[in-house]
Amino acid sequence: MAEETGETVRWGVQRRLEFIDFRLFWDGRFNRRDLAETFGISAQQASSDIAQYTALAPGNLAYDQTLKAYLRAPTYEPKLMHASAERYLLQLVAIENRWMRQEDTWFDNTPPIENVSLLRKRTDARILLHILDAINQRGQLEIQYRSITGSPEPRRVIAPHALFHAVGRWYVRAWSNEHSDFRDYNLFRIGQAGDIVTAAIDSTLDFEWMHKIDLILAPNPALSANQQAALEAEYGMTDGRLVVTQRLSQTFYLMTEHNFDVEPDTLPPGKQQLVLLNRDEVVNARATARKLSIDAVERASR
Amino acid sequence: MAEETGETVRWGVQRRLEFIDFRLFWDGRFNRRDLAETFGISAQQASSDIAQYTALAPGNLAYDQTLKAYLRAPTYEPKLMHASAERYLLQLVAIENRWMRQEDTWFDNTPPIENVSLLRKRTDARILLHILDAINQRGQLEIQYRSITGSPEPRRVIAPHALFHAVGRWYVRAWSNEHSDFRDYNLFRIGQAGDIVTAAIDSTLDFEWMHKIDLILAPNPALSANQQAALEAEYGMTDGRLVVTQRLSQTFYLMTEHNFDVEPDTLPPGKQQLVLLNRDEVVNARATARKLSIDAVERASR
DNA sequence: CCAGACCAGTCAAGAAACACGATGGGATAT
DNA sequence: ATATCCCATCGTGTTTCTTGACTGGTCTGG
Repeated sequence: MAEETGETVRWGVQRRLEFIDFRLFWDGRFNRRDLAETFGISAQQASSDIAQYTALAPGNLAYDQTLKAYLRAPTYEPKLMHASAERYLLQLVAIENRWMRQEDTWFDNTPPIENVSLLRKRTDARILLHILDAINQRGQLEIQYRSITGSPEPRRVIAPHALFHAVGRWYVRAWSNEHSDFRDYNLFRIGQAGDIVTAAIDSTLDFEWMHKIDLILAPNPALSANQQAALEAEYGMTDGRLVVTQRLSQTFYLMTEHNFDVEPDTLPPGKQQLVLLNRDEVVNARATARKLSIDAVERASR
Repeated sequence: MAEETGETVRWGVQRRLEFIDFRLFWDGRFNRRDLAETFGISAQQASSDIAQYTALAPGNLAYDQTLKAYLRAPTYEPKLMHASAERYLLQLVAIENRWMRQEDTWFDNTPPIENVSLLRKRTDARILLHILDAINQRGQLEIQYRSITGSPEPRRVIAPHALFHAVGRWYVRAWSNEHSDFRDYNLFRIGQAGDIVTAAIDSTLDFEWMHKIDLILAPNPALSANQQAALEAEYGMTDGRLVVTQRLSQTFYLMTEHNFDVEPDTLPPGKQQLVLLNRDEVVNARATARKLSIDAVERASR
């Protein structure tokens, strides 16, 4: 698959040509040595790869004999890579947080970056793995959970069916045997995960998850006209409105994150830059879906 | 370099063996066909790779003739990959947000995941590139900036020296010619970036960036004892205290994110789970560093 | 100023990796 | 029973690399 470029370039060669493009794009320079060392090939082979890249994109690079490196030419155009700023930044965060090693990436010198966060704990990959297996097999498993409410019994049986990311944290959407409804479990609070057995629950009955609703958002009218205009531009609003479609259960996190759940005028408007115009509708829909879901499961299990 | 494993395995072969390990770990299954297609090799070669992997880690996989796939064996142990839950999740987010294409990863069927956020705008990679070049060359450049204060003049000249991620957004730390001090610029609000010229500013004079301070955090005493204990566990506190060292300029974002900048008792304690014990010290240190920095630049430029 | 280190490029020969063609076995579907 | 789809394995040729040998340019230190 994939290699539509060129006729029949081997996978490894294609990667090396992409490496050249990557380095030219982001670093603006690379060495024959860089190529040879990151891929474990001989200098001669690296030379031939560089020649091949030059044939592909003649105006992209120039050798600087003083710096002893190939430099990005002014006429450079990305040829083989799909440059995404977000992907680049994401990899930098991953390196900074020790989630990846620099050798696993193509970075040479990473720019000075910082990640501002209080949470630096690592999740055990095996726990995530157990959750993923359970999702794939539609099974249930016992977990040890450090609940925020400090419930005395840390062991629960859940049947997970999805993962999601909200406000910087990862959650598992799952059926809870103990509570007889669908709940969110913070992935980082799961201490242990047991074996997977088949579950009886049908995840399509999780109406709070399955159903979506439109959140209608606007800049906080207490802000100055200039600030409101800036927010409209930042969120890409049309006519001063932003409509975001979200799963019902996830509206909770957006409301928390953006302080939609705080009464107006209790916070300075700078901390409540957006307002949720249909807040009552959203809250009611969520509550209704929750109730309907519980009833539906009840009926299904009879 | 990397290839310390084995004696002299070629880079491409090593990747393919890692692919097998990756799929076994996360998906629990893979095909000869998967291997052949993602790497553009023949079925025969894929067979030989599988044989090589099996020789390396005999207890890791078993062929299921009914499913026509290799399955993760119960005795599986990761051999070639460095499993990181965070890295895996990060890649899923990147795919979901269209920052990466699924073909660029080794995922087969991605599990059902969601990313809850209002901001879905893409940054232009070329703008980030200009900023990075300026950082590397210690240069300055003109940008077009959509300020939140709605300043009428959208063009500014900045000399950036670092990037950072805070509260879900990316910022550039830079010297501002117009304001004659160091400021943070939201990367997503930069509309255009001009050519880079050498800058006169010395970024080590950015004291708010260079100096760090300890934030002393504790669970909000208004919460129940159970809840406080859960927070202590989640943030890994010792003796009910969490000490986080941060750059002065970045304390602002942590204070915003965790509502340390809101007076106690205005918010329900659930929205202010942590309190900053040395808040006055932090705020004062930030203001002092800012003033000292401006003075130092003043002296240096005379 | 010139030797030595380091960067690069090239040519030729041999080894390794890989593709292609062919053959065979087991499981499932028609 | 035949077809199909997995997988494995054995030759044989081809492509891709490596190894070795030689050449040229730029910078550094004695």
